[in-house]
Amino acid sequence: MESVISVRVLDAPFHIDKDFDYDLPPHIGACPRGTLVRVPFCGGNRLSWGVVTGEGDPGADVRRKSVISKLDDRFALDEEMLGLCRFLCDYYLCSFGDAVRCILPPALLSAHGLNIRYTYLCALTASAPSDAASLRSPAHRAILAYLAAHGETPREDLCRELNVTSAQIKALCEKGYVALRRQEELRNPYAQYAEARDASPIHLSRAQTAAYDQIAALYDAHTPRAALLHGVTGSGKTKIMLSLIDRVLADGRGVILMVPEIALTPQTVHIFCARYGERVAVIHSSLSAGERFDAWRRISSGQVDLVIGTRSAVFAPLKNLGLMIVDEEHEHTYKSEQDPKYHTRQICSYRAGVHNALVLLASATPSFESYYKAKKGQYTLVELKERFGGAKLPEAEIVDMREELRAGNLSPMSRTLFSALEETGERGEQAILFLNRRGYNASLQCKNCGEVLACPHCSVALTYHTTPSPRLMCHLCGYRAAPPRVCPSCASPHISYVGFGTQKVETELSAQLPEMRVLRMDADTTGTKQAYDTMLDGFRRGEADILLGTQMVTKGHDFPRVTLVGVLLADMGMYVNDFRASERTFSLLTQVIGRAGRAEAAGRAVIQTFSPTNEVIELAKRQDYCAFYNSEIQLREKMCFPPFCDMVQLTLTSPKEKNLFEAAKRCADMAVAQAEGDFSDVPLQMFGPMEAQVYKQAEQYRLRLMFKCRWNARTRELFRLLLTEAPSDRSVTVTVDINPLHS
DNA sequence: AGCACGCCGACT
DNA sequence: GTCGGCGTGCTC
Repeated sequence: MESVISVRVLDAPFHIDKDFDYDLPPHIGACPRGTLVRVPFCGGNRLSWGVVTGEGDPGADVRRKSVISKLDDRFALDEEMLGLCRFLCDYYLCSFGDAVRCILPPALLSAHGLNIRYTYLCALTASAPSDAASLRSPAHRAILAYLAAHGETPREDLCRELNVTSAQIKALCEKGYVALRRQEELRNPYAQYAEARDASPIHLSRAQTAAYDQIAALYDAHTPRAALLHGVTGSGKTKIMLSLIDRVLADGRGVILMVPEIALTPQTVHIFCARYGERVAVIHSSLSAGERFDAWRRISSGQVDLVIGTRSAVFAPLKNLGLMIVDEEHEHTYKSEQDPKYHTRQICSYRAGVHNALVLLASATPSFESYYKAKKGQYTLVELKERFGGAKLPEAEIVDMREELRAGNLSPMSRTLFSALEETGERGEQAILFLNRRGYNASLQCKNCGEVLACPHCSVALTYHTTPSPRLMCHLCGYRAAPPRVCPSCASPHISYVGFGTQKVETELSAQLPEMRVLRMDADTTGTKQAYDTMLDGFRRGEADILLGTQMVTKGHDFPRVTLVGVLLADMGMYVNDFRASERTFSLLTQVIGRAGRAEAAGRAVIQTFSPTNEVIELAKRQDYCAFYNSEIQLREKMCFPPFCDMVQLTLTSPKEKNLFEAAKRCADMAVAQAEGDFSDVPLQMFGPMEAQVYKQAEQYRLRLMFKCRWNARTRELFRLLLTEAPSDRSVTVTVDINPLHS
């Protein structure tokens, strides 16, 4: 008997994202909720993937198409994952297809099939002769003897060991002496690490024990909880995490440990694999599709209960989650850049609700969102104030680069930094030089007083544009002004850009300190993860004296011989057009200063800047997160920025400039009309339309609409309406970002 | 989103 | 007469 099922088709775009009914022919078998099915869709009846959402309406008068096939039941979405997809659609305003593709490994829905590799295992059957002389072929005799001695053996091993071919094994199968069993291969590139077992007990200091006890008590509540572990660099957060993981695994529950891509070095993986062995899966961006799929199957089949990975690991299909850890939780890599533009923290709290699990966020410089929640009591705040073993924070000093200019030093390195580098070299120690090359948008700064031109409405820096004519612009509110000839603060005519790159510094260093070996590390010199790891290893072994680079040098692991850290331009990145600029600068400076002197030797940090009196830099020098937070949070409240509101960014893209402007106008008008009409109960502030930071890219023009609001169910209803009804021009696409990290 | 359909201008 | 531009409509 034929039944009717309701299917969510994954190729359906946002505005027609709904269930469709299909006939289910009996030969396909049962298709409960969550089953992945192949269905014909659209005029051309092209094959699409769909997810079964329930029973359909068996009304006879409706024309229906039939399900073509289904995917293996063990790959079906369970209720948790179905709910998670709905949550993603609802919260991030994406289609169901985007949500499903986001949580499943790409290989599962790829056009090239499942790409499962198999191992064939050979074993003796009951009818195999116990006396192998009865066979004529020496190869056959050898095979039977080997299997009798070793038991079940993979076919490849047998061929290699005995120098026989699979045809010879096949002949024995046909005689009925040997049986072949097919087993799915589950590649684990980290299996080798698991061999060197090291499960030595962890000794916690008094402060660490107190933090552990506090977090373990939350875990024991077995209700959805979140804790923020605020610990300075070197305070032993990793040891606390290991103890907690021990505890949760002993309970028979699963753990996901999330780290930024950059922190997933072989050393980290080694520690965890050696401790927890085969029950660990590692997920990161340079796995092949097949390896990723194999890791996913190891997890969903219950062979794994500890998952270590980057952002996407948050969707690991563990059945009984007890703990999710987000290490370095302030890192921007936890926000997805593709639709749905989810934040890992958000997914964690959703899953914690389903599993009654604990979320542990950890950082030396927590995001304002998290610290604010911790202060309000929504999260439990756990603080670790001391460095372990009495290690001291480095001595930090600020160098005024305006003085250098006045003294005629045009080099990116101050005289102080030069002599510090020389001394470090003489002592046979190492140095790290950090230059934030990001912030491609140059801002205007007065060389005399250090003033940076800022927007009068937003307290963010203005961006200098050369096209179509030279002008200053605020990308937040659209304010624009002509570039002034003299500094508005001190009337000096010496106004210029801020900025030079790592490459120029490298040249400068080799010219002025030729005896020191420089290793430059940035996006241009580290193509692959492999190259990155090799460079860090080389530096650790002492193959270079100076490690010069961008953000990535701030996040490496321990370098015991590094005693000097130089920040070439601490205020770079501070005046970009973004209300989070100070937060990022503080966190970056804190991390890089923490690189110096983690071992016995005392560390020193030299912070160069054109604004030596800047409070953010001063507080970073003192490593005083709380003071920085208290000051910056007041500014956020005053200007109404997150965490005091949510922000929604709509980006309209089109190759046709005229259509784009019309669509943006329509969209803005509709938002205003709704906010004043049916949705007058929704607090909403609109900014724009304005040009995106990169207005034209690859023949596409981009306009932005920015909103401040409270991202609740009612507000989402308004935006859902806006997205389904406002864009009527086919050439214009609209993307949405809830609480973007870069604005 | 994709793909079919259909209506109008330039061409063998 | 027809080929193909793209504006419009539908997806079960």
